[in-house]
Amino acid sequence: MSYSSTFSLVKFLIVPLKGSLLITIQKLKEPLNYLVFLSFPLPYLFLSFPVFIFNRAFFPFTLSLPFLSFYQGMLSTFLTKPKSNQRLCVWFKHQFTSLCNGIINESTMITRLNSRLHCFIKLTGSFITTSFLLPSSSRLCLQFTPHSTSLASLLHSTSFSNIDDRPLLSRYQKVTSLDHAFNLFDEMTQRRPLPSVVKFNQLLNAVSKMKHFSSCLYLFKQMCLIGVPVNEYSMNIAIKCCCQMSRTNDGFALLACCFRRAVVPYVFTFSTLLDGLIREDRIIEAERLFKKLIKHKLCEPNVVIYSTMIKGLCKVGNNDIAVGLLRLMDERGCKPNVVVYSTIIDSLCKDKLIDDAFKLFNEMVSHKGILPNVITYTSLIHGLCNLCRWDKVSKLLKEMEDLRISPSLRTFNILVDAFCKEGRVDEAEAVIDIIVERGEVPDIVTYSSLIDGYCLRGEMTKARTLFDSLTSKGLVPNVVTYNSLLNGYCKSLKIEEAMHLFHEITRKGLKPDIVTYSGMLQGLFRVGRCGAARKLFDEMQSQGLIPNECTYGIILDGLCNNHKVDEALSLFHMVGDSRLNSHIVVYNILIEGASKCRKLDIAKALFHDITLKGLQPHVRTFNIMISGLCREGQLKEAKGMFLKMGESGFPPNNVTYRVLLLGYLI
DNA sequence: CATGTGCACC
Repeated sequence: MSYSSTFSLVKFLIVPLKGSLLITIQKLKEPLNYLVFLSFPLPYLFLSFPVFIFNRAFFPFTLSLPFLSFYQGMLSTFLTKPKSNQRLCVWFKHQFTSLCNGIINESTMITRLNSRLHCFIKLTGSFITTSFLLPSSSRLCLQFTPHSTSLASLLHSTSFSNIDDRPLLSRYQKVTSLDHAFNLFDEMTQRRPLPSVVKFNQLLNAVSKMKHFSSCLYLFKQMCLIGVPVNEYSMNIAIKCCCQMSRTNDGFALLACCFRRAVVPYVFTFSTLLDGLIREDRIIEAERLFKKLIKHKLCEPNVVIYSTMIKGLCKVGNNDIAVGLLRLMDERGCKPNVVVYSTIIDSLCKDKLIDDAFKLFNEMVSHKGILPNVITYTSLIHGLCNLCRWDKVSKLLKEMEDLRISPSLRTFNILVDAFCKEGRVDEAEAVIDIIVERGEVPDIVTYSSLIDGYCLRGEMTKARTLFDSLTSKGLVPNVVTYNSLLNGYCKSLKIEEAMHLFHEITRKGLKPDIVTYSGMLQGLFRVGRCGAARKLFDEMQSQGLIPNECTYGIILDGLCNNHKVDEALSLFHMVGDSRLNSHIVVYNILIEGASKCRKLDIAKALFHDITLKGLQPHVRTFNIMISGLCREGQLKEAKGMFLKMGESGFPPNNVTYRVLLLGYLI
């Protein structure tokens, strides 16, 4: 029987068994040897599903390993958790010894355990209810099956020695390369007795800090295989690796693995998983998990859980709810700290709500007495830079100096970038000098911004020279660096150079991203090479890149400017009601394109569509319309549009007046 | 031995 059909059999069995907590089914014939089942009595709160299916086919061992490891896990829980029931522990040990010595058989063991297990399952089982686990997790459950277990390693796990660990401790800290880590791991696994799990965890952590996530998971799996009694720390590192690889589902699968090994997940585990969901923009699930944690008291939410959830809310633009949660955590006796405040402050700054950000900042400092750190200040400075409020920026920098908070390279990079975007390259260079004076080393981000700055001013020679000098500085250009230079070439219509650079990206082992393609497309359209643009667009999609709003805008704009308004319009109609068409910029482009081609009726129809779609015309939309009407000599209508602006709450700006004036003059 | 906050390209 295949795994999937086993699974459907299990599904079939769920219904009649709903309501029981743990059921071991022994009556089933081969190939289902054991079926351990968790289902929950509250159908509307929990999904019921089998947690583990132990099919002998997956366990090429004569012993009934799944149960053995299950016992082992429980035993280690009883042994290591001081609060666990001592009598239960003694009883369990007794039963287990009887089993090992052949005094009782497994069925008897299971029967005897059954009643006792309930309390244990209650203890560890409820978290499984988060309903994320199966079926995608089943793959990993099996992959990570912790066979552990010869009896020897079980005995070993209870009699650890730390004597030999000391030399290892000093060595793990020096782990600098993956090779090094693997060698050390091999050496550790040769030792008898095995080094303690702590040493293994330290190694795991070193590997995960080097961002070698899959290697880290591999080592974790090896640990399970050779019988290292992995604990909640090991699990957490492994789960974090999954999450960092955007494989949070696999992280949840490891949670199932936790249960298997009687490792009780706790607040660290949950915050890691919550963060994983948020990383993947799975905010609804993140909220669901967060609520469950609190509702079912799966863990006592600490400041990290709250701040993670707040980050998630901010990420999807729910600043208000984020602030609400900030208030709530405070009410519930969990004191917000600088991280929580900084998270929200940063989000407000990104949304250009700088006044709200400062309000919160003042609340934090004055009312709560929480000291801001370099990150808080960097967020504020970034927000101010985006609004070109330079006076306030220097005020904050002064404030930092007074508080002896030293700006970091990131802080400087923001300043460099802001100056470059303003075309103030000299000042950006001055900031770089300061970085160097302070003994820090500008990184690829710093120089990418500077290249961008040169490009913006059309100083392509300078940009190129800087780009070429990066290697001698020991820096490797990344896609962003390439994008800056490529954009520069495109903007100055040096399309051959841009194309050359574009091909170089792949040659250097990098992958052009959506920005690269968008920039390149824009360049091709600007020099009128619509056919080449079309080809590139197809290539982009074959690379699995999905056009975003910006790409879409570039294409529409490109088509319109190349007198292909009809093509632009048919693309627009093809896209239909998608999110891409729900932005006013799209209408601005098309209306402008249509009216420039003297298709004013189409422009008028599009303008009419805007309100029908529930969108709001922008000042620019009005200006484009007025300009189009004037061009056709429909001055009366243009004037009507002008009057309409005031009514709709979009007061005319200087462009409006210029356009209207021009219309009347010509 | 573990978890949460800030930067770069259209």
